[in-house]
Amino acid sequence: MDAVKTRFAPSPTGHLHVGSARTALFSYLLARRTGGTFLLRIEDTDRARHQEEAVAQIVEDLRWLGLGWDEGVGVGGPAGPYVQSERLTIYRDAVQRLLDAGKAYYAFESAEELDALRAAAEANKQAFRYVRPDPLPSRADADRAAAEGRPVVVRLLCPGQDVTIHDEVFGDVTIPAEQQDDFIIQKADGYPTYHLANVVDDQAMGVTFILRGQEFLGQTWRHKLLREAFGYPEPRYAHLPLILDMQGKKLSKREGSVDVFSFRRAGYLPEAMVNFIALLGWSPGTKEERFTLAELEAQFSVERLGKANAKFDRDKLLAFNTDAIAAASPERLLAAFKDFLSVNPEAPMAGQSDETLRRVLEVTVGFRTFQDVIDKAGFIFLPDEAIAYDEKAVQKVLAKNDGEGWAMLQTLMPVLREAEWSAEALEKLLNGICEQQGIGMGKVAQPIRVAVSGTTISPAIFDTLVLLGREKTLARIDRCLSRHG
RNA sequence: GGCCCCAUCGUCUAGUGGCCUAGGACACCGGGUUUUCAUCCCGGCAACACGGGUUCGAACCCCGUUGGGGUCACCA
Repeated sequence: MDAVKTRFAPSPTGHLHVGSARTALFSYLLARRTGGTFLLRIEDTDRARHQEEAVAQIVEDLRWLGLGWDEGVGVGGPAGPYVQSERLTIYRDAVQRLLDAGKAYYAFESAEELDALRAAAEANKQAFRYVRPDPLPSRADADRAAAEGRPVVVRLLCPGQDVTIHDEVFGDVTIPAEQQDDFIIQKADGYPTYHLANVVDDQAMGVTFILRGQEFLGQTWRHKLLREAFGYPEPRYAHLPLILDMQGKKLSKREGSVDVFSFRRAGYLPEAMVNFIALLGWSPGTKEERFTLAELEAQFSVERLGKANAKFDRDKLLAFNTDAIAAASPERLLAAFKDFLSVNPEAPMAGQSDETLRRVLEVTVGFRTFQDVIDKAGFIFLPDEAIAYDEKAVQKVLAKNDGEGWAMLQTLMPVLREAEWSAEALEKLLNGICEQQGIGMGKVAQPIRVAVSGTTISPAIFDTLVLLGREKTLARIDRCLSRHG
């Protein structure tokens, strides 16, 4: 395929949603695959919804995923600015051109009047369509309405013909003329609507291939009509099937944890996220399932995009993450873990040295997310007083069989006090005790585990003790023993 | 409700008329490794929504039904 120019154009309403992340990913991949360019534009034409931090959050999320852009916000380019609220005069000029050409006109209905018409249409079981006034209001009419305090908007004068969209995923889709009406292109506050700004910018910025969610497919007729009115050429379109939650509903922010930042905070690797998301609506056509970003850049193609909506299966994401962690080098893992801690500053091991962190990662091998590392080894870094004893663990491991666990701890105290403090030496020592008493390792390791962690979950016991240190180990066993009395 | 779109295991999907007694992955179930929790290894269960056509032959083509989703804003 020839080099294409794609774009990702989110509106700043918070962190990057996984659906948006996939749109960004595919747009990025298509640009890379064709040797084209990928640009980032911010569509902030809604003054009410605008969130100040959102742009920075989206940029951060894209960077975390590893999706760099060649042009746009933060990096500049020939068609800037790349934030729509800074391009208002461009849109106003564009609207004026349409007005001058008689392809758009003013309208003054209030929101209440429109709502009433909509309600009436619905009561009548009919779809609401704006009825074009005849004759069309003049500029003087608009000025008068404005003077009376009425809202003045601009609507596009639609030709009233069926419009067919050529979509690379869904094929030709025709929207009947009866379904169209003269939609608003400039709001009463002077801001352009999404449709107007989007079309004007895609043209101004040279975008040749538009990838976006399927929810826009039924509205693309507006963009095509706008382009015809301006005399713009048509770009190529590829609408992506939607990502639904496991209940089959559209993934919404309200249900929580569906933005990439929440997965970052939960201890997922960006490479796993990218790999998993890439397979939602796209398939390489082979049995291969694990891909790096670079491999995706080499293999992605719009021909292999599917049409059916996909459900977002967290279990599968978890499996991808497990594999990505297993495949990561120690250095990569350390860097990712530190990134995780940077967004989880309250974590017990936040602030520990690289050496310690590396060690923690080693002894917790098998973890599926970085949160698992905290769940499994976080107690080591807690103050001794913060260790809470799980009643069931205490019962099962210490109290059962006439308190044989407690007895074991009593036996162990003096031994550990004199022990050489290394994993090898400790292992040898405890193995000796097992042989001597003719018992299994569980009988000695478990009581120690519960005493030091409060639970039956920890890294291998020798590693745990070494990381904890002799002093804390003895203090915790002592504390556990004294609680028993 | 009008319009648009979609339809293979519970989930993501492979499959473009014969290579399909439908393949892979996740989940699930069973077993194994293990000082805990995990990881890991082995095995198993499991789908072409339904009904009509077309064809020598249909998961693949056509029509209908059903089901699901999207969209009908001065939000994007």
